[in-house]
Amino acid sequence: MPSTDTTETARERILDTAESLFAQRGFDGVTVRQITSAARCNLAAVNYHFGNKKSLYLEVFRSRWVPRAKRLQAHFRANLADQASMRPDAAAVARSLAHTFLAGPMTDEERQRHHQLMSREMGRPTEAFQMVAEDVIRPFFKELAELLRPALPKTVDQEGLSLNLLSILALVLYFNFAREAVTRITGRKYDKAFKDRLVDHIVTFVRNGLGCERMQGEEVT
Amino acid sequence: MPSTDTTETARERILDTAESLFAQRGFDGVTVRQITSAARCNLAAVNYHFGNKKSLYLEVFRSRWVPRAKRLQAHFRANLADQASMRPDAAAVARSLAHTFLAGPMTDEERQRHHQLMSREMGRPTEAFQMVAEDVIRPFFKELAELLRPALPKTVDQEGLSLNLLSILALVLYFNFAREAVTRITGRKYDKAFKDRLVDHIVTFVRNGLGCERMQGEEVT
DNA sequence: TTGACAATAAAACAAATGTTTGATACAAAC
DNA sequence: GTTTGTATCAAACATTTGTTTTATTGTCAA
Repeated sequence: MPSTDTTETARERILDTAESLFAQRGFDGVTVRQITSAARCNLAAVNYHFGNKKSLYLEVFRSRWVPRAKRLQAHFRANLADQASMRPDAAAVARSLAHTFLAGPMTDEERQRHHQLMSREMGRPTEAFQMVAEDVIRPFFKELAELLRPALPKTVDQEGLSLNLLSILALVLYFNFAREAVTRITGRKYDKAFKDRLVDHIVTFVRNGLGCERMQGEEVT
Repeated sequence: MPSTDTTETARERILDTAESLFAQRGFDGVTVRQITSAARCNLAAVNYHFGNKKSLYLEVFRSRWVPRAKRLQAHFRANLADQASMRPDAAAVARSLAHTFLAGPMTDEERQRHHQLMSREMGRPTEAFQMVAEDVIRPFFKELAELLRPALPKTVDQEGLSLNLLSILALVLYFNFAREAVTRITGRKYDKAFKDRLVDHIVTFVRNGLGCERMQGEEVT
């Protein structure tokens, strides 16, 4: 639950509450009344401050999601510069990526919210996705590609690189999006041990994937 | 779109249409009116045949999702027996898994529906997930674990195995769940070439992951 | 004090939504 | 032919939901 102090303005409380609820239940799964009552303000406040429900949803991405994504990218660059001063190798990039997304500068609840929102947008893109893809995701992908190109063996093509980056994203998003289900299936809680292990797991995957992807081909019926 | 012949009974048409719409937009994103009008039947038909909307949703899983999941498991076993007569190695299991989930006995649209439904349930489990987890997913996980145990090096523990199986599941689900977004970000359509490459990619990941997961540990701040 | 403006509140509104009702058609059984 | 049970239909019902309206409060400047 977001902090709903009375010190915050109602507008801010609505944004926090809305982000949390939209992340948990999706746009259609949340009512304006649920948002305003959880934010302890009047029903009309949403329409007063944001015009309508859909605009509130977009504003959550503009004023909450995007800034956090940029903070994450900054953390990634700092972390990478820390461990690999000049030309980073593929393993270093993978490690910084995994660390940023899975252990980076967020509380665990914030990370879950962040990735749940993105997961929902990837499942059913709206205007919010358009904005986020152009302003945040695509530039970051390009940055990573240029960072990695000189570090990769020639056997790895552009497509292989894309697939691996997408797979990191997919795993990070999914292991956050599907926490409850993963816990139910495996019986494993999202404690520090499990999350550390997840980082290891993803780092290894990306490193192997980046370095030596091709195998002998797949042609079973 | 599901086949909405008039030869099918209304009940069947409702189930097909409902599965498709629930997969695309989720339970809250679909109205009973949308379902019945797409299935070309009366509004009251849903309540007549299924009691209420929620029961219809559960029935979609019971009479559509679960049988298809069992067909997939059968396909996996047959495919594995085909390529590895006695004791399958880890790579063979990985190959059969990827092939079953990504190219197996379904049309592409059916596969997308299947995995989208599961993705939504993993993001926000309902009664349907409980049923599916107990009756289908957990037994299959156990089967895979027992199949793999003798084929794995001793360095791989139970947790590593679980993580890799979950990761296959996550990648398969995600690359189906998020097709539209993946296409928008990468500019790549889900044509045969891309899907073949995905199979390769996942097979390699799992094989590497299963065989040699541990690396030198991750302790960047 | 007065006037202007931003914020909040309660109430009302119109449309959408899940569900129920009562009538009708139709086929099979007696 | 009558009855019985299933399926379909149009219409209505009761809530829920997003949005609007109107009034009130508090604050700051003139």
